[in-house]
Amino acid sequence: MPKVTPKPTTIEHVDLDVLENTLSFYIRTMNIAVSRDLDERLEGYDVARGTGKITTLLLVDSHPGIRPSVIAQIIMKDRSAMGRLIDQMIEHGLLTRQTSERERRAHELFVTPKGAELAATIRPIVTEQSKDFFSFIAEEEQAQVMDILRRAYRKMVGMTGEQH
Amino acid sequence: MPKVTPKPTTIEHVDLDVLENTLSFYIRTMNIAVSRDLDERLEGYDVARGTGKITTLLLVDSHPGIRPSVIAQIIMKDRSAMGRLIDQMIEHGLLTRQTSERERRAHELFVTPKGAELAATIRPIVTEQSKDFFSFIAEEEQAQVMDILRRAYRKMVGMTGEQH
DNA sequence: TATTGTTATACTCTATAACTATA
DNA sequence: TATAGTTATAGAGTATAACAATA
Repeated sequence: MPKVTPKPTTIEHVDLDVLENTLSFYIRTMNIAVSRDLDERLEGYDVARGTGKITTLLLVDSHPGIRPSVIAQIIMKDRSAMGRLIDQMIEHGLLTRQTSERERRAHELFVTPKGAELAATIRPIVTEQSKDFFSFIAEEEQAQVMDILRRAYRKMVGMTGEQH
Repeated sequence: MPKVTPKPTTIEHVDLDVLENTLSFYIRTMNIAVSRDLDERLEGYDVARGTGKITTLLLVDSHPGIRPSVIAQIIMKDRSAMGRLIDQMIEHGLLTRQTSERERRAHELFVTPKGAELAATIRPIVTEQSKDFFSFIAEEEQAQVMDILRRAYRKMVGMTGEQH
């Protein structure tokens, strides 16, 4: 039975019902806020808005020749969403795409000079944004949350073992 | 300088660049996965898809007469997005809306019998989904993450003090 | 003049299914 | 038959600005 508190007119008197103890609620809500903040910081750059463009650019930059399907797995999108993301980034002159010689079904992605420059530009912005946005959480707690979510994420996408 | 690993063809050889240590990346990526899973569990119910319908229904159910603007703050949407969410839920016969007598600018929201029934139906589904989805994280770690994110969330939306 | 809520618009993301080409 | 990627489409969310009514 939910506790009933009638007509709260300010947020301070509101109880979140079962969502109070629901991790997915906090993940989903924090996502809205952190994504909005990130978009503001990236205003004007070709990677603002939506999830995936930043990851795609940085991955192609540091893994020349990476395949769309590998990136899709990392950002949890399907191949069709991935394709449109890449089309858009190619139109913006950030990436190029070519058929793999060893696997003629597959594509290989590369950054253009413009893409490489943008990657270098946003790398510190993305890092700073996360630090700043979560700065009201103690640094060791940030690290704790990140450590746990990182392990969860790795299991989920099938990254086994350590990368470092 | 990013480490360069050319042409990975499987996810196991991929390094996440600076995103490896960026909390916002994990929040944004886990959000995609957890939202997709939640949508699947709520398939066929009027609160599936998007963020906000579940929270709105549960809050109106447990706080009869609550104002749209208060809910908007809780789910981090603006008033216009909130308005459309409410319109949609009224069309589906879940909520009713009336002008507040004390504050004729404001509205008060109430659940219909159908809305109350749906709230009772989804309350356990939402709770279960979060537990199940994160079940590959040890329970005490889930609690740790939730505790930290809950405090972060409360600060962010301006909920001061304890609710319990 | 500030606040609550509505309307309109343009943009983008999401999910799905059908499709081509290669293996 | 399975895999990598493309295309098309319908539904939905997002951001913004201009608006009306009330305080």
